[in-house]
Amino acid sequence: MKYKEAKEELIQAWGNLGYSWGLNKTMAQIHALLMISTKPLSTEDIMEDLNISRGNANMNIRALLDWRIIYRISVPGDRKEYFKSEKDIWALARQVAKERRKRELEPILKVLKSVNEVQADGTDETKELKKVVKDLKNFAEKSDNLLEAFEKSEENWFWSTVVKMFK
Amino acid sequence: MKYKEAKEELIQAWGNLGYSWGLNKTMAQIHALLMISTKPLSTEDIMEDLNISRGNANMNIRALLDWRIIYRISVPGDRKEYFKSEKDIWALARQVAKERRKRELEPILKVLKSVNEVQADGTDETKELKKVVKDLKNFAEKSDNLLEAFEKSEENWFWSTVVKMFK
DNA sequence: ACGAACTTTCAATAAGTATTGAAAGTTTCA
DNA sequence: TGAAACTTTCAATACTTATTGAAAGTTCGT
Repeated sequence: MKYKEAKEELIQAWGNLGYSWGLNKTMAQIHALLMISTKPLSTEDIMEDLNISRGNANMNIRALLDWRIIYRISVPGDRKEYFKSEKDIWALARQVAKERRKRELEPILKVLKSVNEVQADGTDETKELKKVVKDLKNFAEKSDNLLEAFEKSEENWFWSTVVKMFK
Repeated sequence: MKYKEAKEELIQAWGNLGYSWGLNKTMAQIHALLMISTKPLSTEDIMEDLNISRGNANMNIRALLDWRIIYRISVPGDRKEYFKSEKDIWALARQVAKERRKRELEPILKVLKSVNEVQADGTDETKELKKVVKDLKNFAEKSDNLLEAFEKSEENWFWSTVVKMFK
């Protein structure tokens, strides 16, 4: 397989992976491009390489900055902004976990806590609802704690512990 | 909070949770409805409760069956099909993990393995690409193993191990 | 084999998301 | 301060995905 072909396949695959991690396709593709680039790229570079418009490039670059998985780089004597990605996949995974916990899990926990206060009127429906909410809340809280710990963990330690855990 | 209000909020919240788990909104809402229902529901019941069309209800019920997180129930003397959901959240989480591993992680692993065969032509670009692919493949394989083990694990054992792990 | 009861399909359409590109905004420096 | 170099915004539009509902298909009891 040639470099160009491999590069395109990887950007494509990363686009999909990113999507299932909660990014959107273009975001993930820009990230992939920065991952395999040997030097920081400008908005212009990204536009050309992925064949996307300036607006689109700009928007998605900002989203990636917002997720804190790419960084701004300034080159002395050049007014353009350049970008490079976090290249450590472990750091990337932790960061994504952190953002998703904040964006998805926490709002749901909030709702579960409020729904938990449904009036106990003695009907079966209410009982069932309370039970489901309790179970779900319990699960969500445990997941939240697990993710929080994951965000703070060390790669080598994490995997070796996991290996022991499932042996 | 009244039952009706709580029910609606829960279905809404579950819709969001399900979405971030890779289901779509309606699928997740049907599932939520079945979770809190005290008895199996027919397509008709679901249509009425969620205010959706027959086609939509049918499609999403089938998708849920396909994910194996709801089941068909037949009531003797009644020709309609009824559905009930898996109510154990742990079992649900494991099943979702299983489906997503199959649907998302495995295809990406396949691509990574093929991209890995890029020709080493000695350029920096190729070196960088090979490095990224190697790291990503390594991470994806480890995640795949972790998920596989998770799918087979027991709830109590899992959480108690996790607690120990991050203590 | 017929028709009632039920389920599935699918073309049309609605709703939601992503993308464009030109205009407006900002920064820098001569 | 002026204007070139660059970034951001946003209304218009293209693209994607979800939803509808009527028609076609299936199943079952008589």
